[in-house]
Amino acid sequence: MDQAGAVTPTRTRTRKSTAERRDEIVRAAAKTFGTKGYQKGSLIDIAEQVGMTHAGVLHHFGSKEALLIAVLEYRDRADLDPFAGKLPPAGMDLLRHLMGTIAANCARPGLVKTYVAITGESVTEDHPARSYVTERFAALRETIVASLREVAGPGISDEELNQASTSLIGVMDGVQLQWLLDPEAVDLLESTRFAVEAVVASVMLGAARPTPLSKP
Amino acid sequence: MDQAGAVTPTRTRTRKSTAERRDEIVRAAAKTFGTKGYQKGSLIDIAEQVGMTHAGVLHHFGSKEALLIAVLEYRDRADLDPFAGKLPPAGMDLLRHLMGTIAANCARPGLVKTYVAITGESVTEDHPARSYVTERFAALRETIVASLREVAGPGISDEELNQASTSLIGVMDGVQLQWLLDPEAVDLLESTRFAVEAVVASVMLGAARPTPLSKP
DNA sequence: CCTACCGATCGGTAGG
DNA sequence: CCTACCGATCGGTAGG
Repeated sequence: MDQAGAVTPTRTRTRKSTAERRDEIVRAAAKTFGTKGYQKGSLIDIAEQVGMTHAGVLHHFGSKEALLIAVLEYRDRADLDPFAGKLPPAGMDLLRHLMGTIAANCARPGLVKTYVAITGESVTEDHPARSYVTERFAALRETIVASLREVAGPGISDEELNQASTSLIGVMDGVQLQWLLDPEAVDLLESTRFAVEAVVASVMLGAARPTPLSKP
Repeated sequence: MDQAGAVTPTRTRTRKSTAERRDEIVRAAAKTFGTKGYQKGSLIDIAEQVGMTHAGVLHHFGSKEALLIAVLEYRDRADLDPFAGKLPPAGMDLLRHLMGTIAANCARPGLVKTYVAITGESVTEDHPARSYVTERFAALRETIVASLREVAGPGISDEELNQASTSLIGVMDGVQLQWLLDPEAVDLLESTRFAVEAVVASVMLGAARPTPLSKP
């Protein structure tokens, strides 16, 4: 028997469903992988955040690698993803949407960190996220090419649109990196906007983009 | 005594100096850190490449962290660095120089991988390369701002030049990342050039850059 | 979902 | 520059 005055804890004994548990774990994993990276982020660290042992985490996901994949899929559902499940906006709306995503990202460095850390690590040998990240980049490039086509001036080739698309994604990622390292020195939104607008303007002008740096 | 016909190996018994040994180790470390990342790249892996044990490597560098710093400093001396010790070119020459670096990088994915892997990892907590990478970005931004000032049109603010500079560095890094993951789908040189030329053109046009995406 | 444990890897040190 | 070793960490499994 308990002490006389001791009341049963107010904890509303809500049995958490497996789905809820998995969700908690994925969020904790996203945080840990973003903070320490995938290699260094341990299951023990993740488990502690949700109040269980690392064996408990493995019960839910089978392996650390499977948990990483779950984090990536979660990210695609979450709003860090520029398209968050919806159909990608076309034409100029797409570019506006991308800038909206960047604007939102300013307020959630944690999510950005998860994305940047995993993406950066994915270039290493046999990294479990490698094909995932590679395919996501390829899909993103295609989507943006299609949208640029709609706003492009005459005479710009598919090849050039693909280059423009690659460069747009590159700016977004590269500026995020600098911003994470030094948020006070880097204006994430405006720096990204500068290049995005310049590139889009160049695409709209059409084929003969200004060539301040002529080829050798 | 050796076998009759056996000649003393032609190996010219050149005693390697400590400096030479350190150099070999640094190169091996750059390769390993680029291929596996810093966390996963082990001293044992590095030691094997130069024919010694990991204790031998530690004899030369004291710690894994010190070896990483040596790799970063080596990178600054090597030609992956856009400025490679020389005084940075001013004005339009700088931009040309940056494109030249990118062009050279097309032929040395190994070095680029080392750079991208370490840079990407550096956003994680307490990463030994973090302050190094952060300071390098800050210095690079300053240099590019100064060069842009020389070619800038009238009425463009320092703030905007800093944004342009940030975005230029961002494109270079972001496109390198996509290229490493999928070299066949990404034209490193031309994709980078697309944005660099667009941004430089925008800077030259001066303050009122084209605003296809008006602010809300 | 836990306890208990295994096998493996790793960075670093001692001591030569 | 090596041998030998330590302490620590980690992912995963067994068995409940």
